[in-house]
Amino acid sequence: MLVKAEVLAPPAEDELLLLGLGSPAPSPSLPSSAEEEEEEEEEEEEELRAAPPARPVEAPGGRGLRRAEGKRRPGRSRGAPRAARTAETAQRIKRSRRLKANNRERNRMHNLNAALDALRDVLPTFPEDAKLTKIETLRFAHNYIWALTETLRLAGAARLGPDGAAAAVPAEGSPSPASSWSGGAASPAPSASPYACTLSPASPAGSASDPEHWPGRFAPGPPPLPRRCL
DNA sequence: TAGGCCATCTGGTCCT
DNA sequence: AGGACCAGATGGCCTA
Repeated sequence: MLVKAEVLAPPAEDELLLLGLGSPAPSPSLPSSAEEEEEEEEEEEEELRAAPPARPVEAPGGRGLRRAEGKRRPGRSRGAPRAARTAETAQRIKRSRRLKANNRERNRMHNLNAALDALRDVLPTFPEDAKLTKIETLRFAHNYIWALTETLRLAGAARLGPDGAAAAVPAEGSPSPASSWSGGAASPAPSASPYACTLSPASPAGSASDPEHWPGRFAPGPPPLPRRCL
């Protein structure tokens, strides 16, 4: 299958994502940024700290106009019943926690996407600006690691062979991630062996001799990895 | 217009 | 109790 030239996003999108500004389609009904939601949350917290305002009392014919605006309520007895107010407070607290959890979840997904972008950066793509989808990135990375592992293994075997022939090298133009393994902020696998996490180097998706697996970017799903391996 | 991809919200579960 | 993680639902955007 051919490489899908996905040019949805200009290269700058990665930067935006890393800055947490990359959400192209925020829900219209929701705050457009985390900050706004933060504000909303602040508001909620503020409201929580203060006494929950009584529901606007509708004047009989008054279209929601509040009577005695600006005047303090005389006493508690005039407000909503205690049960109602506590229920309302509980609702507000619940809502506030939900908003916080939403924020955390959003950040978590942004971090995940940033990691995915870092992974994309070390994977060779053709053409250069083609952006792999998430699933493609993971599958490609899986196969890519496997292929590099095979390359190293074959190179080692060749060195030990009778003729000492030259070892296979990664395809030209491939920004070999191996070069960055020695260090760097985004080094994908500092010291961990590709064999780690029970990932068999034999083949990520079947027989090692199967040409589908390398550089088969769209190879059908590799065998499921153990959870928390990726 | 259908389908793919994505971001976000949400409630549940597990962990610290 | 609060945070992390997860999976399902939903809606927007884009492309064939």
